[in-house]
Amino acid sequence: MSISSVADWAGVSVATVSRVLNGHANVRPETRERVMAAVESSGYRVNELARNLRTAESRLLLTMVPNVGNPFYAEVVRGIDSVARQHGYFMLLCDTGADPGRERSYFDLLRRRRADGAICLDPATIQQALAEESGALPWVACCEFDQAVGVPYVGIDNYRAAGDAVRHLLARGRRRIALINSGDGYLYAQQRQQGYLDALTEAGLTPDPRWLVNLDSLDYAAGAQAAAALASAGSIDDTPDAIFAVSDTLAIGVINGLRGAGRRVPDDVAVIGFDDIAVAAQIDPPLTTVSQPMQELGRTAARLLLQRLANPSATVPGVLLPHRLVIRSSA
Amino acid sequence: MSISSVADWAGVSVATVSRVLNGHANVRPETRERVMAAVESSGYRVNELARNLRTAESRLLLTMVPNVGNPFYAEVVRGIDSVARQHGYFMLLCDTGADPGRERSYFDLLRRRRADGAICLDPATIQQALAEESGALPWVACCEFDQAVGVPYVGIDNYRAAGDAVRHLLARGRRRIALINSGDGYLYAQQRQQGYLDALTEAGLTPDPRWLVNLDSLDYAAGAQAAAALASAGSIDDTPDAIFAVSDTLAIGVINGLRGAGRRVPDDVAVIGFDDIAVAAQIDPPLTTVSQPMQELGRTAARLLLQRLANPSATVPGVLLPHRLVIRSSA
DNA sequence: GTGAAAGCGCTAACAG
DNA sequence: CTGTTAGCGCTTTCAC
Repeated sequence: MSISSVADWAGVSVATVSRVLNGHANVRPETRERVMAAVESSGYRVNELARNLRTAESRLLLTMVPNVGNPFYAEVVRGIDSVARQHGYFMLLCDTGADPGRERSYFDLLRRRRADGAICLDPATIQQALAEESGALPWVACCEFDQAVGVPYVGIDNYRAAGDAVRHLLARGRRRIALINSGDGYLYAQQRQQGYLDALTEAGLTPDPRWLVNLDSLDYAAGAQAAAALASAGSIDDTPDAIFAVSDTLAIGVINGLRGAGRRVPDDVAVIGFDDIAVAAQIDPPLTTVSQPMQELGRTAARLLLQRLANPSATVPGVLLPHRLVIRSSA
Repeated sequence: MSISSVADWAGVSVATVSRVLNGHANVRPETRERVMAAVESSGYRVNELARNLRTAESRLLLTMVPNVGNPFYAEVVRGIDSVARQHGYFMLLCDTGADPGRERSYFDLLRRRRADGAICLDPATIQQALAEESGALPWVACCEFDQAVGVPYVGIDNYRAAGDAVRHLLARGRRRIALINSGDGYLYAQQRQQGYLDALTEAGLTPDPRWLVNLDSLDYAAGAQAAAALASAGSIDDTPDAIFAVSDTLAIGVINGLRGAGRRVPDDVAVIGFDDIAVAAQIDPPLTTVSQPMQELGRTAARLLLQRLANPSATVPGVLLPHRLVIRSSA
């Protein structure tokens, strides 16, 4: 049941069927109706494999994400999906586990014409490699980005956001502020760390290296463990009186770990997170955090990519979306 | 840069290039090497659009999910992705919002040959409609399924699982057990509700209709609201002393709502959830819940679908995976 | 306003 | 072991 059977059925040529299917002008209303009737009654559907070969586009957007299981990424993905759909594109979702090998093989989908463009949320270290080999392949960076890579991006000002978090803690009278970070590969992690460091020194404080922990993980459990370690490293006033975690998942784990160590939040130690995932408002105590516009981050990334696809030569800007400090009870 | 340029470059025919690209036998090692060299140096990549048209398969699996933002679904999706990848397939992810219209238009991707098969996690009501119009289209149901639909499925025994939850509450001496459910469209919700009802009556209790609430949502906030309403409907011993929520997200909201209403968990009211999402172990008190093998659910669904694709005539079984009561502190 | 025909880039008979 | 060739089903000039 191909386009030619429909053509036969309607007593027209395949060209005409194609025209009405694609809503072209220059088809007599009468003919159009005849074709439509044939389409209806035959239950015909275009074979988009064929159409795509012919038009040389897949109408698929590739999304490469370290872990959809992380609520932050899941929301971003939803944002991408929503605007892709709106524009007649679908989303190929690839969970890379931030693994360079997997990442590269996924990215190859672009070269194989299985996707028209890609959105990458993976570590900047990987993105740099991608950019080198990618030639002019259409892709954009989302959330994690390196301005120097020269690829369109959307994200937030991680440096300032981290500074805002730390300054809030400072304003609340905290002085022994720890940072629980997610590790090196991510530029956002480095930027937040720098924001933390600078905010501290600007306040006349000397960052204590014992209180700067890098985890290489965003898991709840990792946060809990790290917090327990921090708390058990000394007496209550020789250990941090505040912890800034670079993600809400970590922060929630931190609160749990602190509880296990017998520390009260925020009385003994204040905790501030990052992202503002849905569950952050539900826990006890409700989490103070730096909110990112997760869905909008995804939507913008998709828009940038679509823009790039529509006009490959135009220079697409990098865009920074606003973050916002959401003060609840944990800090 | 097509296969024919590579052929020219290597001084062979396109057929030969195709053979080495697809790892066919019957190619002299020497020729093979010559071709490989040409491929390397030209940076050639197959156009899978063309290959797919020719072989009449897209090697894409469509996943239709009500909401990837829900941690439960996100984990299932990861499971699907992992086995799809393992078998050379990629995943088209569609967030349907459980909307029948969107769902149907996504499902049409199968007919348009953009996906080889589909995995549906949407409400059974939608699945029934799908099954009627779907003819012999290859798809499987995952988590949410109706045995009567005659489509391969994977899930758990929701009726028994709910019963197990309620019996646990009963064993802990609770008698005024409320159910917070997610609403009608989902068969799993009905099954869990029936399991709840039957477990109660088997214990000689009469279910109190005031304590059976249907939410039509899995949001944290919805759970919180429902719990607050339940708690404020009367004095402490005229309101539930236990709440069974059909999802951890709801349960976490419930705990929050209860706290807001001045009720202690589990002292005043025990709370039990469903799914065992990662955050369930982190909150205060740690959530007692019915664990589902989320990733394995997704992996199995993908395997069933792949099986169906490999052998369309074989009858693929429905499979029920084990659930497990995870007792923590909330109940 | 409509049709004929040429491909898109690939795979798979079929020959040799 | 390798080459020739016929499509896969569609869109799109180019004629009429």
